[in-house]
Amino acid sequence: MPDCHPRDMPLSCPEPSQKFIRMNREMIRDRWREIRAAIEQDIMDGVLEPGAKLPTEPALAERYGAGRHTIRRAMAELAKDGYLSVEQGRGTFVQQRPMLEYTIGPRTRLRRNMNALGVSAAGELQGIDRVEASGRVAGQLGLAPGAPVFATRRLSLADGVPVSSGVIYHDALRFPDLPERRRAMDSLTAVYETYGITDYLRGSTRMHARNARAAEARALRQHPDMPVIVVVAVDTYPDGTPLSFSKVIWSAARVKFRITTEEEGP
Amino acid sequence: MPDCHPRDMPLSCPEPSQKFIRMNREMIRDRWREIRAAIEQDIMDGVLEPGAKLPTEPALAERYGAGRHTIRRAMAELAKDGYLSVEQGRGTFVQQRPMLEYTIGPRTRLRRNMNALGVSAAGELQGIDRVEASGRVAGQLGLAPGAPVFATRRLSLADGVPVSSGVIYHDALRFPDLPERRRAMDSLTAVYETYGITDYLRGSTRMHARNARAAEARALRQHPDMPVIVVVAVDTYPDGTPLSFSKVIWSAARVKFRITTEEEGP
DNA sequence: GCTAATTTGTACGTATGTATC
DNA sequence: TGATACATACGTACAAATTAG
Repeated sequence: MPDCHPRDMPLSCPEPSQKFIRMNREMIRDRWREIRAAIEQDIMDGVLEPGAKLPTEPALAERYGAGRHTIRRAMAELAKDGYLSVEQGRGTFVQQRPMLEYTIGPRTRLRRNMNALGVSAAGELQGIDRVEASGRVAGQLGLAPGAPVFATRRLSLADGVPVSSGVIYHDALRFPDLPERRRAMDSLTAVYETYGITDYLRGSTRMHARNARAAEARALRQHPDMPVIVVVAVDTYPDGTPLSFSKVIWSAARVKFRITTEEEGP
Repeated sequence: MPDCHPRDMPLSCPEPSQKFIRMNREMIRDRWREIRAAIEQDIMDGVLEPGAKLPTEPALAERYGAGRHTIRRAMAELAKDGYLSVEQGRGTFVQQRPMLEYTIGPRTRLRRNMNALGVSAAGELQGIDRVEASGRVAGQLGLAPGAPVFATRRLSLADGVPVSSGVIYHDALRFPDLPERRRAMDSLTAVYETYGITDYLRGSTRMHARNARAAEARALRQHPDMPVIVVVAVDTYPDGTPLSFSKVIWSAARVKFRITTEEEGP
């Protein structure tokens, strides 16, 4: 029988199932689900606060009267659904999940979106490379394959938490000194203005969801089993000519999308 | 050393790592990744065809010179990403993944979408309940909380494969005999026409991704660790009055979305 | 900068439960 | 009903990352 003294709070301690008590070496079915549910409940009830460190796996195993593997299974499920963040060598922590609602419409602007939600829109420029356009990129930008384009990689943060990571392509001949101007200012819309572009529209948007690749999960600081939303978009000049082509990986744990056909306020 | 005779094809058989050969009881790091990659490659190369049954776990364990748990880990990852479908008591099978591109625009029509993609749009009506509108539903439909609404549950199939499962709510007073008419015809647009509604628009669309709940995974016949896309939408009359409120769970393995602001052809 | 302790990650074995055929 | 095959569970050992000293 596991310890369950008040000193062991704040973790609740459901008894091992009746079967387990009856016969110590008997098979228990779905024990990991029970443990998962117990911990999830503690998080939901606020008994375990965001950022709190959970006991170590061996400690939890003893407390719940289960093997370490069973604990790990429960933890993995919780991490997969975004409740926990498991970090090798450090421990397991309760995750906070602020959900942003990002608006995609005729005039989609990252900064305006973030500000409207009351969060600070920081970004981390990870590099601008001058490369030859692949067939796909060239086609979307209306260029010849192999034409020079700038590929800008950027991590976007809301209140310091990573929400998306992506690449955006621009015609290198149209925007000759894009790298310098982009590094000087944090907003893409502001960069466009220096080129005399006062307005631009969202041309096409394609999106799908999948499980995160290992590198994406790392960049977004989320669990590898948490999904991401892939958004591939083309922005255009008001006349419909392609302006940029982008592929952005969004953390499914932190962003919801709202799609509008109408124009919203400034 | 594991068997790797031609008779054992079509599965490729990478050698156990050097370390493993050198010292049989030595720890091997990331063996499951190697095995996962090997099987994925076989699938990608077409060596393992869609629908094919893989050898049993013990057989694979022996073949790859690994423990059964290690095989299971590799299989779980492959299933999570949609390559395999694991069925208790039957075996493990190679999954086929036809990706539909579903268009969301001012006039979103499921049937038109499917037909445009060249797939047969079947559906399975799972029930129509007359219930009291919750606050959320009532608000979106412009009704008073507790007003009677019809909740229509439907599973949508493309070429016989489940792609979405959802509920759509209608004002029960506006559509008094909806259940009968809905059961008589497969297309919602056709039902609307019997009520004299010749046109309707997509009002708002909200979407996010998350891991599938167990029941959703079962309904969509996909792996529990494969994500789903949740689409919450309001359709309206041309004048903007709410017509329906729906929440649809889409299989992320089988559907991509394309968002347009323009009108497409009939 | 290095070492030791802590904590999670991977791997093996083995036994039993449960669904399918 | 029995055989097959996946699901869950326990135990154990060692690797790798982090942190504390």
